[in-house]
Amino acid sequence: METLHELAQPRLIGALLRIPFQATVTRVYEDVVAAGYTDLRPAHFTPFQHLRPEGSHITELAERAQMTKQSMGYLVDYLEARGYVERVLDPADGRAKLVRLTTRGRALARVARASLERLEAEWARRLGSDSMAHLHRLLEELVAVVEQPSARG
Amino acid sequence: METLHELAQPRLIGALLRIPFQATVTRVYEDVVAAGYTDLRPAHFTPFQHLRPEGSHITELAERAQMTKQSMGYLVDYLEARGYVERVLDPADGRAKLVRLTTRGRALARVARASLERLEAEWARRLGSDSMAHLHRLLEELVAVVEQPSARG
DNA sequence: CTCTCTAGTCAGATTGTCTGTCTATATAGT
DNA sequence: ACTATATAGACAGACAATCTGACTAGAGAG
Repeated sequence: METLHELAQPRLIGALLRIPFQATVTRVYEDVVAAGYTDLRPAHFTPFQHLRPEGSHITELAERAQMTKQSMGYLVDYLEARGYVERVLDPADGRAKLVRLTTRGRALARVARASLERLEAEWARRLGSDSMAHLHRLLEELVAVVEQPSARG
Repeated sequence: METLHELAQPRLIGALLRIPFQATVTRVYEDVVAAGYTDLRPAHFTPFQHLRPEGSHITELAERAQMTKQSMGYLVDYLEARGYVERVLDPADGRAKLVRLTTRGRALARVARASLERLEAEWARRLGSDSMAHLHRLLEELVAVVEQPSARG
């Protein structure tokens, strides 16, 4: 329907990253709901994407997700109330608590991970597995660049 | 701080796309605010990302952004009130209106585009321009795959 | 000319995010 | 040890961005 315009107007890097990223979000959400996790909405995945295996502080999760600690606290409250995560006192810091996955939370994380792996395999099938492997590696390099702070050029 | 874990746990395709995508969103937002567009928030970019040059219907924008037409209408109201877009009657359909960029909206779009182009150039400088060009091309191919519907594998 | 579908809006509820404030604890400087 | 400052987290309230449901006007099929 819009093919001619799309061809005439090459897409910028923002759209090139946004479109497949949005596809991963949609796919994982569909698969997670299909697996029976009907009490979750897309926003509730944010904490999972930043939790370290040993557990993380709310403040740390908030920084990594680029949101306020109050907002992250709201999401963690929701997940804790439904048994996906738990808060435990941090033995190393009396002010702090560690947010950790429960058994239920780990099961959900496995479902999400499997969904992403299936999607990548599907893309590899359609793009060619060499191209997909190459893309994967280049994205890893780009992530390293993005995460390493540098003076703006 | 978390380097050992990150190395041990390879990132899934979701994170590999999310991290650079989020970087584009943050950078464009910073640059747009720095250019004096202080009445915009990240959500207001959504309509811009889907507007065709000749204008688009609210319904079409909503579909492309994967949100309801009411929500898209809310964002367009905001942008229209501040002079970034205008609604004109669609001569081809008496029910419909076309949402189009105004002069001010086109100026904003140029700022955003320039910001993305600078960011990609910065990445090319740090990643190597061959790698960046290759990544760009592979992402274009992936977008084509994502946009072409297919039976799920 | 009816029947059904579509484009857009109105109204209201809910979700997710923010700012501001507060308490308890940690940490650094004396 | 004592004080000053910084940090982790929570509470309260406001606002932003999204949703669902209901409606009007016009399009398009028969």
